[in-house]
Amino acid sequence: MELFEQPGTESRITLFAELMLPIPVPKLFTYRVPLPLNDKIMVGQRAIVPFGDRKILTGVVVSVTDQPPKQYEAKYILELLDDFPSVTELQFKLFQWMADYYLCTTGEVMNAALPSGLKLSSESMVQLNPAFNLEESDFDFSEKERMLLKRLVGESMEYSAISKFLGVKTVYSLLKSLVGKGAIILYEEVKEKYKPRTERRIRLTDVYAVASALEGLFETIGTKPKQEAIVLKYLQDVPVLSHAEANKHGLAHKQLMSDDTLSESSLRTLIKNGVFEEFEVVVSRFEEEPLPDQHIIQLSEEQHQAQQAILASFKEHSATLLQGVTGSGKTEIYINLIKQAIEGGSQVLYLLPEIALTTQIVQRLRKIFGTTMGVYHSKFSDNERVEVWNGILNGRFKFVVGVRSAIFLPFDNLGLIIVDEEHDASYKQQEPAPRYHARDVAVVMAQLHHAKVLLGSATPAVETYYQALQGKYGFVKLDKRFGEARLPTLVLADMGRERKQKTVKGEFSGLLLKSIGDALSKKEQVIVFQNRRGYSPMVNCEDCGWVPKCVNCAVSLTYHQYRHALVCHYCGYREALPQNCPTCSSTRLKTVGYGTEKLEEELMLHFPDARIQRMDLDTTRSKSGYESILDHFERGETDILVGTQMVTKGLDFDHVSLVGIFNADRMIHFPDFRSYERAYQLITQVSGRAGRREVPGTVVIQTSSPDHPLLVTILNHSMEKFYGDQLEDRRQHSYPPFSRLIDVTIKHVDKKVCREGADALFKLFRSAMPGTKLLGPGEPMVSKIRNQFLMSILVKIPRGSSELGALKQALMQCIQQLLKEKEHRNTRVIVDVDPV
DNA sequence: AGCACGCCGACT
DNA sequence: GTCGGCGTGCTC
Repeated sequence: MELFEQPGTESRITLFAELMLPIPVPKLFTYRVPLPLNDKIMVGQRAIVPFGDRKILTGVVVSVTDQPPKQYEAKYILELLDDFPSVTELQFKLFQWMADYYLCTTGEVMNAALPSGLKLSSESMVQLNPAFNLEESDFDFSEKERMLLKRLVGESMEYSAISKFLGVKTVYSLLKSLVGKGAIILYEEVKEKYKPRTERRIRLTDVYAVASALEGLFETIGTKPKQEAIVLKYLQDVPVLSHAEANKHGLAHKQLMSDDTLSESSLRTLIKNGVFEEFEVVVSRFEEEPLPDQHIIQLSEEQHQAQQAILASFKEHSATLLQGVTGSGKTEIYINLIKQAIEGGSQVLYLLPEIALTTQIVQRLRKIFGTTMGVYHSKFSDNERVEVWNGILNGRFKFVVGVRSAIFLPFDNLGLIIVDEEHDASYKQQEPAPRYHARDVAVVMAQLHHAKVLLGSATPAVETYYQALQGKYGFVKLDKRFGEARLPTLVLADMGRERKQKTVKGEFSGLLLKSIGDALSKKEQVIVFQNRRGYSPMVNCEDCGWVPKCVNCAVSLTYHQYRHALVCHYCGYREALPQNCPTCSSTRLKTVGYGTEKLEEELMLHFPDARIQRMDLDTTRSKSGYESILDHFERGETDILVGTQMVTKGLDFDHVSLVGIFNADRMIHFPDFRSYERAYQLITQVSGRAGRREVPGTVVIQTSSPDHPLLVTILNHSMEKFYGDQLEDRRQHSYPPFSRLIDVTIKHVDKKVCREGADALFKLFRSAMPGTKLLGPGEPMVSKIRNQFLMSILVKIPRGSSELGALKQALMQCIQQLLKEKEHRNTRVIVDVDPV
């Protein structure tokens, strides 16, 4: 119904609002609107509502009607949190699309979309009943009850804190008994998470903000030098006399008192005497930057042509692929396009993979776009995220650089979305639902906004490449490196032959060692890439073959030397490395295989004078670890950088002349239909780090199969052949882009129940989804994680199937049916659409 | 997802 | 016998 039909007249009818709540239940919840809110409520506003017996949640208004629900009595909305909508109409459409496509609930999408600062919820709290006295009580109390009551004196506690304090898992029965005895009170505390930042400011009161009053003031405080100093400092910073209105803004307390010879108590006195007054203003968490510098970015001829081609392509395609070799200068083109879109009056979203969104790139963009640019990063605090969200709503930000989840920001007039490093797997959310792919969502978003999408990559995903080949996406290539830089030379180190010739030392081929030595002697930098962290992925008893395994997962433990511990990379379980083998008592426990840590150690032996740094999850976990390692490297304070995937992204370094790649074989032979693609992308991306300017770089790839067709293809830089081969392969085995995949994982603590559930589900699928190919059920590579056994079924839906929606519905119904059976009640089923 | 209620084993 | 474990069903 129309809410604004009768302006001015307060409607007396009772309204009901349908709310989207952040819970995985596939429906909306209807609440009653309190009469005073009738004229205030709008679709898209957030509302606080009671949920269940004692929870309070934040929901979003999806619709308002005057029809009461028939099945139940609606509860009242407690409060509306916004004066204007926080969620836009387009976002609701997107949420719905995502829920349908990724087979999850809109509540789950909403949960992922809203920064938690916008989702206040309640915490159940326990408090001592003030009318209660333990000594005078007629009831008996258990030891635990007494302990808790003592602890609660003068302090409220959360449920979770209590269960921790008492060391029991279920705390409810105990609390219920205490409530019954009148000893405690349970209540809900709503936590407002978002707090605007405020600043204390000082200004002269109106009485003293005029010249005559000030003259009089100086006469009276002439004997009080400390007060005089403060007034002088104020007048020095705020030109009250020449600009009367300047006093209105006052001076930040921090700035006024920045000189620590000034006395805080004298300021207090001045305030008490009515000379100064103190006030608070809301300030942004984002620092005001100097005005953007407007210099124009000079594009090379190739860049200019590519830009023109992109603009032409935008006229015909909503999505365009820009394939530009590493170092071809895609960023400059992006910047130009962003500028144009903003000048045209529309909003722009620039997505980057998590580890590529560095302070360096932000600073560079900041210089050009100033404070109209918002930054949305998972490392930012929640308050900062809320400010970006609101900044989009109120028009402060026209442009946002962000990671995956920035796709959820409340744009209302998006003109351009750039997805840089489009092939990057971090765009796909793995856990929890919605398991969405931000690149694909961006394409849908663009359609909703009638905006354009630019997908950029040196090594596009095979699926994207195919769309471009087919003409569904526009296709622009940029295949010359910027300036005169040439593509690096790739060389294979044949490990088999070197082993025979005994030139291999540890894990290093003679060729790589010599190349590193040469580079170091020329004062050039080296990157060594090994896609495996830790010291060594396995420990092995040389006498009996015993291997330490994780107690919760079906994996062997990785040895981390710096922590002196065996660590599980799946659940985080840790244990000490035993001195003796627990089965045969042998002391001959040996590490097998190489991680970054061990490579680093070995490099130190070979090149004792070189400055070596390691960059992997373990060295970058701390807040600034990543930035500082890159800084060191950029400033030339590191000679050799050893790292995992992380070294494939990030900055372009000018002095790297050599890249060493370990274990190319392991990447290639990984049992997955995407292994070639991944190996190709990884090798090409790391190689791109080598040789930027005049010096052409060298890449040494260590392999035991130097004749492998994939390596030959990479060596020849024959990118088109690579994609051609891949597409042919995928077509034959009907993998994406020739089919759509849905990965269904069945989880249960009992291995047998898990298997049976998978078998049962497979049978249901087979009869409910004709026309699909089913693979499995089978154990995934890691068949147990966190004490849950796993089985998986892969569903292949032919490309272009008109029944995609129907098949998905059928799939969900099969799962529902399985879970109805008693023995599978406790089974968890995870559905992953378009798994990567 | 939480969270309350209810039914079962191992301890005083 | 009770306490504390976890399985089950519901939330406007």
